[in-house]
Amino acid sequence: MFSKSDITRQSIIEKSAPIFNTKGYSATSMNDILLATGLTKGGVYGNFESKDEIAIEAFEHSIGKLLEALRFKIKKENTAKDKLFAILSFYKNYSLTPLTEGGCPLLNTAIEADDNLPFLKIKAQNALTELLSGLEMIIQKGVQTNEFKAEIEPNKEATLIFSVIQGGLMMSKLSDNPKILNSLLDSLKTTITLQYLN
Amino acid sequence: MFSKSDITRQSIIEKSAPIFNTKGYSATSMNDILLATGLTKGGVYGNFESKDEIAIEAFEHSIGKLLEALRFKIKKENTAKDKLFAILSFYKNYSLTPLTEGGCPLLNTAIEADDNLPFLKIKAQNALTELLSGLEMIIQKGVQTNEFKAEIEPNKEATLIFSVIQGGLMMSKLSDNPKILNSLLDSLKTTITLQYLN
DNA sequence: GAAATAATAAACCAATCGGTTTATATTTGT
DNA sequence: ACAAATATAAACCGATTGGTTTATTATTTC
Repeated sequence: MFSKSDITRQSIIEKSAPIFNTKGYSATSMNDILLATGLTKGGVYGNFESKDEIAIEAFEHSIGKLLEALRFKIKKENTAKDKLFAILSFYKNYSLTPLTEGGCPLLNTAIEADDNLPFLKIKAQNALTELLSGLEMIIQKGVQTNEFKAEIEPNKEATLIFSVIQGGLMMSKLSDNPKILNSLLDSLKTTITLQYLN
Repeated sequence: MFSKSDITRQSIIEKSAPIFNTKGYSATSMNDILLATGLTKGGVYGNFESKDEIAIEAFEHSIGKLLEALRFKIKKENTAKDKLFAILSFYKNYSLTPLTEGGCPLLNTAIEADDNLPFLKIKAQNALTELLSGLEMIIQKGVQTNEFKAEIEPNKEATLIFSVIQGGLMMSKLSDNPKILNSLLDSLKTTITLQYLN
């Protein structure tokens, strides 16, 4: 069973995750977290030893939700092409309706943490590795089963697809224009159909 | 001529730009700026009315340097293909040796500002528009002069190229691995050669 | 139902935040 | 050389920062 402290701890994580993802680590104060959770400092510091620990757990929570949702969509498809299309459809309108308020937690955390916050940077590195290797394995399997052309290089294509998604997310969010990302996703679909498929 | 205050003002901008670009707006304190400039608060607040104003000018300075360097490289080339290649070569190893310490100021500012800092967001929006329309015009001209295929859609391709660059920058910086971006730039070169050229 | 454990509120801490003020130097134009 | 304008250092402001402590109240566990 979940103890009371488990529930409190989980509630703090869930309620602070969208704040960290929206305002960033530096701009999020403990007071923001107190307001969101309705707790006082004792309540929070009884369950976490520092703001850093909350930020780490909040990031893992947001990334976990994203990975889970992606895996759920991928699992339902059978061909490599359909799995890739499921990933692209996952990101459709993501700039408008992200899983966690504030956009893509990987992108947000990567940019904020890369120079200054090593304890968050390492978590973002792991998440990127996981996402990229997942993509790569789908493409690799597509090549192995002759669904995709033999010349396709899984690692290269996985990196390319993910860079387009992340760059597109940044541009759509900045411009308040979901069409930028959606149009890029369509372009990727065309590329997969015309250049990957045997 | 430049008055003393012009010089002081410019020095504050130049010395704070890499700090804002590395630590971000929220994590940069006035004290950081005082240390970097060697001035005291009176010296800074005599030339700027707020931290926000310094951040805006610092961003414009960093973006201005980037745009100028890009235009300088583009201007030297004559064909659309060579101009695009010049842009790609500009970004080679950018994750290691950016023009302004901390990486790409557009990417950094876009991610930090999009939800919380409207006064910086609008500056980043303008910079993105300028970069994208510059790219688009090069491709458009390539199509008009029959250097590129007629089916090429300049806006679509400009968006695609830029998303790959920005997404690749994020991944290279996060992974401490310049090869990710460099390999993506090579892929873009191949795409341009094989799919754009007539 | 009593003892042990966990959760809580609220006062408190030193340090730092962005920003102001004042009084003194230093340039500047004439 | 002198007056006006500018630049500067440093003390100071209230508010907020992340974090601690203490005393009280709930909740488990046996």
